[in-house]
Amino acid sequence: MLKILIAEDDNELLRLFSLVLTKNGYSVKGVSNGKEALEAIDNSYYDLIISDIMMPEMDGYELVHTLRESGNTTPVMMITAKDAFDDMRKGFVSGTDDYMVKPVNVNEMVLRVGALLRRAQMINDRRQTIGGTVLECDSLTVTVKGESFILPQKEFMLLYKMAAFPGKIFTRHQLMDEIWGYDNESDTHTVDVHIGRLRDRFRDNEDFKIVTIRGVGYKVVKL
Amino acid sequence: MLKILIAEDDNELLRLFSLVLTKNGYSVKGVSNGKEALEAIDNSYYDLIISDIMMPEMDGYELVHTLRESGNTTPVMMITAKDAFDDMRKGFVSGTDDYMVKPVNVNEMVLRVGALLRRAQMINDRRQTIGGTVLECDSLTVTVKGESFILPQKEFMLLYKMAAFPGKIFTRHQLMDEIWGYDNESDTHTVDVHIGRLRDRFRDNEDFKIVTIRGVGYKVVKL
DNA sequence: ATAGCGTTTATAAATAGTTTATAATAAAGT
DNA sequence: ACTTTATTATAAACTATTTATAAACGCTAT
Repeated sequence: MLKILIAEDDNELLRLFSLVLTKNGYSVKGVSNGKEALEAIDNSYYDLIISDIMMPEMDGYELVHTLRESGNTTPVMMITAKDAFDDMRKGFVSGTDDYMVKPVNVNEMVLRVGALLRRAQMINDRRQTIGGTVLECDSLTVTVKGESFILPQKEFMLLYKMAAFPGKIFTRHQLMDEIWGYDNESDTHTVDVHIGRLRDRFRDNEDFKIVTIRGVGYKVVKL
Repeated sequence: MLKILIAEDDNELLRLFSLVLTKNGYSVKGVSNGKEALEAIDNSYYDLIISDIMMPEMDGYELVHTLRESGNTTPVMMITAKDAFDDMRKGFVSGTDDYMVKPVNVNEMVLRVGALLRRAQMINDRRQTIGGTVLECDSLTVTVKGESFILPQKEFMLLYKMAAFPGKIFTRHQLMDEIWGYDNESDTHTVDVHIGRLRDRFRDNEDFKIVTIRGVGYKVVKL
């Protein structure tokens, strides 16, 4: 589940935003100023940050600036009371990714959050379709033409990861890092073996195939 | 220089946007509907697309949808006349990254374009274009007129290196040092062989050719 | 125990890269 | 203009690297 951090000193608003985003399937944590936001980020990982500009202790500009300074690239959406161009400029310059003016239309916010997360190359959905093939993350289930079957975890994750970005090439290391974890010691060759098994399973599938890019890695292409 | 494609049927607006973005250091190409946009994208690479929604021939939704369908992940900013939530929803759902309502504040546009590109650059691959030929470094892929194919690493690197500075002459030793590494023991003659193979592959290419400077080395020249 | 999954190992096949040999070409000298 | 010489092009043989496939192994949970 994708985690969103909201920094907003107005309790009413914080409650509203949290409610809406939670309803849309995000896990939300709220704090009331920049300092607390930084602490929260230090202690945990967030996929996106929504921050008011004007806050006590540390304002939104400073928060984003500090984050970017330290190499953090988490997408940030700024929210402000004033519809002043200069505020917006300052926001974007300090590294903000999107900007909304109060009163905020929460439906628009949900859409913009979705777009930002998508762009950040995260998977929005626990489910992925490629052509007529449906991959269901929670149950590791693949459905093709009404027929469902379950894949072993590693195989499923491999396919899921690559199918999320058809055409994009993944190196063995990228795949290992993302699915096995950064500290994994296993031979990257085990990726090859799993790819082989996937190919075997989906030999007759008409929706996609796995292509090897020699010297680079693999990709899934739609047919 | 970052390249932006604008699809907008209102000539006045197209001129305005082009002017502003050009002034801000972008290379801009304008087209007047979705069909033309797709053609432009087939023939060259763009870092960002700005598209009106309502256009003759093919509208903005269809354009984005077609792009995403084919695996293209170029960031897209949508522009619309109406401030209707449903339009926006439709836009975001079809894969848009940002959304602005007319009348567009061009300064805001520049900021939003900057933010989108910043985020996209983190994700997108290193590329090089020479005429209509696109070289994609991370996948060793060359795309000409919509046709893509993969080159062997050494060949790709050779071409990529030389195409980065059209007209500049590279000696065999320079190329060897940069691509093979300073300590490489191989005969410089192997460069010749690779050049030969590249010439073979790109015999029909109309964008560039590889010229030999007798006694010195090789260079890529645009046609 | 045994069935399923993930990993490793071994070997075969495919592709890439290098070297060698020979032919073609351009420049310089006669 | 012809020959010589140096340089580059092309083809083919050879070597090295990468990937595919099969099979064996070990772990874990029934």
